[in-house]
Amino acid sequence: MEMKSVTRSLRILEAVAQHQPVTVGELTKLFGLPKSTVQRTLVTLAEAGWLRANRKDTTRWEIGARVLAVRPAALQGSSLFAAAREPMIRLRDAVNETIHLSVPDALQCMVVVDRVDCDHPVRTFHSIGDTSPLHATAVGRAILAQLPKRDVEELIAQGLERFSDTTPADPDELRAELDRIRTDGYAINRNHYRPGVCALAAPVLDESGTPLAAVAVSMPDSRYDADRESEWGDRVAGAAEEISGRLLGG
Amino acid sequence: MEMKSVTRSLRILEAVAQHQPVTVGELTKLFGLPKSTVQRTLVTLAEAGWLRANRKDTTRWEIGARVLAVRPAALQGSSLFAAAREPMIRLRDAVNETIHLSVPDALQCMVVVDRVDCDHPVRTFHSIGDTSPLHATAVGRAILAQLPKRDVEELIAQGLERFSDTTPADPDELRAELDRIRTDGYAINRNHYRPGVCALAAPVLDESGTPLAAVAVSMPDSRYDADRESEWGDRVAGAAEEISGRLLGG
DNA sequence: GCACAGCGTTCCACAATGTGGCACGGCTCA
DNA sequence: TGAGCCGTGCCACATTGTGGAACGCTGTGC
Repeated sequence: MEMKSVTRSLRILEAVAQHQPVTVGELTKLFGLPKSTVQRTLVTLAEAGWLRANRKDTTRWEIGARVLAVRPAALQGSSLFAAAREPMIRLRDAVNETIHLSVPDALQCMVVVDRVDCDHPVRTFHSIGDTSPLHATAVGRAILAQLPKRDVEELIAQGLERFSDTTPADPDELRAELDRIRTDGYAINRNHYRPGVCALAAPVLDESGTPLAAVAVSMPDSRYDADRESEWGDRVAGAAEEISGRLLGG
Repeated sequence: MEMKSVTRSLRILEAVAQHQPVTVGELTKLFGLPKSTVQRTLVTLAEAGWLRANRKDTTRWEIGARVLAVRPAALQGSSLFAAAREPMIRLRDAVNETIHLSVPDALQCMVVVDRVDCDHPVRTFHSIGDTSPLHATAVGRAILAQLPKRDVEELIAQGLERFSDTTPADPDELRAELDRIRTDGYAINRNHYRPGVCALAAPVLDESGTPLAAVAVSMPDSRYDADRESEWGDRVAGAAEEISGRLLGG
């Protein structure tokens, strides 16, 4: 819309976060922008404290600690990452599949904020910062199941896009599935969003029961084992509860 | 020293983080900028996903989840949190005071990245993201004591601001204190920065001896017991060493 | 040992971009 | 009902950011 330089600077900031420590040249290739433009942007971001030169290789840029002061209100003062890290690792060790942590962004989408990889040669991949729709993924529905009905109906009214044959795009189907999630404690995604990608997810709650985030075990459809669904679902729910507990008690 | 719009946008982003949820009017007063300029900036930041309208009061703005995807390299994918968490909790249990973990930001300041609270009704408080000067705090000096002399002299050359009567603002005093820290293994802060706040801190080192972070026990001056200083100092140093060890071993 | 290629950095004339004063419309409170 | 805010939209202007080109450094291969 406007403020091209600002939009571009934020894109560059995100790219640095993903590829840090990164050089000017790598970024120019990534964006196809003139070197001088990228360079100027990096220096500006660095002066503002959001970036800094790597101490060992000063031609490489990385994210500065300043960004830690900027966090969503729901998480301010809390340590979601710290609380989630160990339970996520233990969950990965138990199931040997990719684990990820996602937070809802204004009921618009889910954003992947952390990830623990497994060692399968074939595995699902989620980049930090990736977004996905609330109704079509396990993490999204894990959140939805904990929200007031009013919010869910608002989302339904906006229309439920269909991404695959199995996406729960019918309002009643979605409502029924949210009931099941509340009963069983975990959400399921079988190729609902991206073909070939399945997941089991459960919500992390704050002290008032508001869902802050969701943890998921994600795997290729080829490894999805219906017989272990409830066992793994319980494991995910257990990890999510542990994270919730750590956020409260410490 | 260019890209005024970018610099200003980041300032506004930080202000939103501090005051969220906040209105356009409040921000215009804060910065003394024209309404339309602030408004345009907010819309641009929101379109990029960094801000969003508050769900309950859509005239108020707050930080979006996107920012969580942007983290310093020292924390990204690394196990610093995971390695630090349990030793920090054990340290808290041993001394029943607030424990915090801080990382240095480009030799400019220390930033609090994690915290474990105690249950005293009166206790010190550190928000995640809070910054403090290197020379005036225990965590800062714990880091400084492990850095090459060159870096320390560079900092001294920049001038040592005095925050209280006891701030070690004299270069020789600081150098002597860094020597003591290397000998004893822990740094001490007695009202050097914020009046009434004392702390004992020790550095977390990587395999090359570079200081990555510092752990601190922080307490009100009223509970600072000089007789237990060396005992607690050793405990903090022990916790820091344990974290360093976990980072190496896995 | 020299020439070249690739890199980060600097410069500057140009015009695209962001600016901010102003005005509109909705809301709240007196 | 009217005054005082507040968020929003508009537009002519000139400040601001742009990006091509050139510089200097480093490492490599002939």
